[in-house]
Amino acid sequence: MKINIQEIARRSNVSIATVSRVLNNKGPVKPETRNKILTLAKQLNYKPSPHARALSSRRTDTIGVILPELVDEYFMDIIQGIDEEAHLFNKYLMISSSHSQRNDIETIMEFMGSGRTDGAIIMAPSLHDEIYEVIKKSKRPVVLLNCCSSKTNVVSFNIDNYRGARQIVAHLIDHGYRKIGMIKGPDRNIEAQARFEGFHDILVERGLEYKENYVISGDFSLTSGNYGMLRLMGSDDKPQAIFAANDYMAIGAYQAARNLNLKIPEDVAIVGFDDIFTSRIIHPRLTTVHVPVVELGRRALNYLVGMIDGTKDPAESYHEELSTGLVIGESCGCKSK
Amino acid sequence: MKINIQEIARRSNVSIATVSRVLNNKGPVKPETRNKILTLAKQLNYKPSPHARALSSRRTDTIGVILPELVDEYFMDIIQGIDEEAHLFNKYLMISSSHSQRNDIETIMEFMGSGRTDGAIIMAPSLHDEIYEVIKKSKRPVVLLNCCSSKTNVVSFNIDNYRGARQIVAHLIDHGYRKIGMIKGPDRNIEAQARFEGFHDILVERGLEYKENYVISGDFSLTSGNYGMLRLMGSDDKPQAIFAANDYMAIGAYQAARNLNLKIPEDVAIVGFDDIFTSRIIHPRLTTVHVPVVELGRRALNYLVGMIDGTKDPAESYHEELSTGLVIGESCGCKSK
DNA sequence: TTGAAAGCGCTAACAC
DNA sequence: GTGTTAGCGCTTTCAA
Repeated sequence: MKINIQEIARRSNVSIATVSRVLNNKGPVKPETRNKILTLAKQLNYKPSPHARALSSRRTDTIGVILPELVDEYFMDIIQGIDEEAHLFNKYLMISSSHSQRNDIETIMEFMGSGRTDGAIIMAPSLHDEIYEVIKKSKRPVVLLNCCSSKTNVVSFNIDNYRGARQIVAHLIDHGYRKIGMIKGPDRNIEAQARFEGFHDILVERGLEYKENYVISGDFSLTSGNYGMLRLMGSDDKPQAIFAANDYMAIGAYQAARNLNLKIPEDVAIVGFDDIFTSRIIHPRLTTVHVPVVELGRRALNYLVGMIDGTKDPAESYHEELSTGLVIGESCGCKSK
Repeated sequence: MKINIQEIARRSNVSIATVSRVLNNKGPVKPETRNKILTLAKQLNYKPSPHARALSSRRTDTIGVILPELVDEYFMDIIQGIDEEAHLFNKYLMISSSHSQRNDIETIMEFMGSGRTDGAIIMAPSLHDEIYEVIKKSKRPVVLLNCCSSKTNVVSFNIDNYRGARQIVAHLIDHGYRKIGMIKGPDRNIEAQARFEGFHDILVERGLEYKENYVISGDFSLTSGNYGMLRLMGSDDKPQAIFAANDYMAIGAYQAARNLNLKIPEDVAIVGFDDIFTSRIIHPRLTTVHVPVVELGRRALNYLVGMIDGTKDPAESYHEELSTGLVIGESCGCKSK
């Protein structure tokens, strides 16, 4: 037995229009009629067809989530936040990765154009400016995560990478280190940029000299951290402390330190950024910056739903920065309690 | 300008039926007609409406993926495999977690009934028997991942947990340990069961005594590993080596060992299962079992697509077990190269 | 090879 | 308050 809106209507002795009104809480319906329909629907376990609904109303109750090519722990947590919040709003999640085979933008365009979603959350660590055009042209609202500055004319939610970097580097300075080096992230990555700027600015503000040879570029990978550490420690003018732009690189730096027979933090202090699981396990425990990723995902979805509902103006640009927190380990020189 | 199938038909001077045939590669069409339509469609960047298509053909090109409540690294990798393969088949992925608030089965039923997907991949570490009924009743095909034995009348892809456990415990035995303990996973979890059976059987086969007081239950969490280790090492009759049913618990056991001032592997050897990132970082490096999770996801999706296409019989039950590999660290007593 | 037309199940504008 | 009806965009018989 096929139960669709017609069947419900037939059995309730009303028209399908009335059934539709009840189901969508739209328009006036006599309470008893309403109850009769609701009861029957529940009884027959009737679920409206999402496709029919989408076809006639262009509403899918589905949110697109576009992930970067490399998905690690960090992104998994964001998704968790998105998913939890999506569930509160009865939204479904359609997930797509930017596969290396295909261009980021193509993936995104395809996704947005398909009409499968009411809107999308995009996480792409480094976006071309092109993407902003795509988003502006899109019929459906979009929220960007961690991938654009507040200057861009879009909606975005970000971690306050700049302040996080300042905080942790300030902590190093407070320890008395004067020669502080950094293993940077990829230049095109906006988060990496902000973390570097935070590092740079706090050094200068605190009256320390910023030295180019204390800074080396990595790509957020373990191996690049390892390599960066070898380079920094291979020079005659060695830094006393290293700020790795993320925990993976910090852990790579640990490996290099071990190979060089350098004790952390006695010979060189190391701090990271992201607060991944491994950082809490290794010895000495890594001092790092905690980023509220679950919360980030939550808020992004919440705002996006607002744009879809019309609660928030989708045309208006909006930016929010979530603040980070310091996780004190022993790798900076602090004693364990 | 709205471009739908009608528009394409109008501009090509053919009927929409013909356009539909071309787009779906169904039924005979004169090559030139076909080309004309294809060219025009490309030129206008025409994309068929997935909802209209789904409404009339019940095909969504979307696969549902149901995750367990706790999603870690392990599941992330499975998803990666699923995603990569899905992309090859031009399938979209709709992801849903089993939130703690709601019952596993409810989540699954809802998902399957909604008609949003052509089929689903379900990962639920411990399923009630009830679920098999649900799956059998479902109109859409389902593949289970890591959550049922080959006795069940469904399609499933699994890691060969039993052999993996045998392998790694055999490795411990080869080291000469005679007193081998285990920190088990949750009893209801089928993977945990298989790992325990592997442990048990190889001990017996190799002529070692199986002692109940060498075995303790955990729940796959870090803390339960820590606690289990404390219990095992707190007794008078201490095991010489511990097999933790997963890496998280093995790492928890490391922490306990450290607190007890026990050296690994000199005082006690520890091995794990899963080969997570952290296991390769910690010292001594954890000897563990590598599980081909990306491949698992790939195969599952591939098979599911077959069932949807009709290549594979959805009514027939099928089971596949992927074999594991040993990752030798130093925690078992092996020397690093 | 091609076209006409009947759905697929629902929403929303309009009429009563 | 409720019913009628015209789509939404596509697939799929059935005829031609």
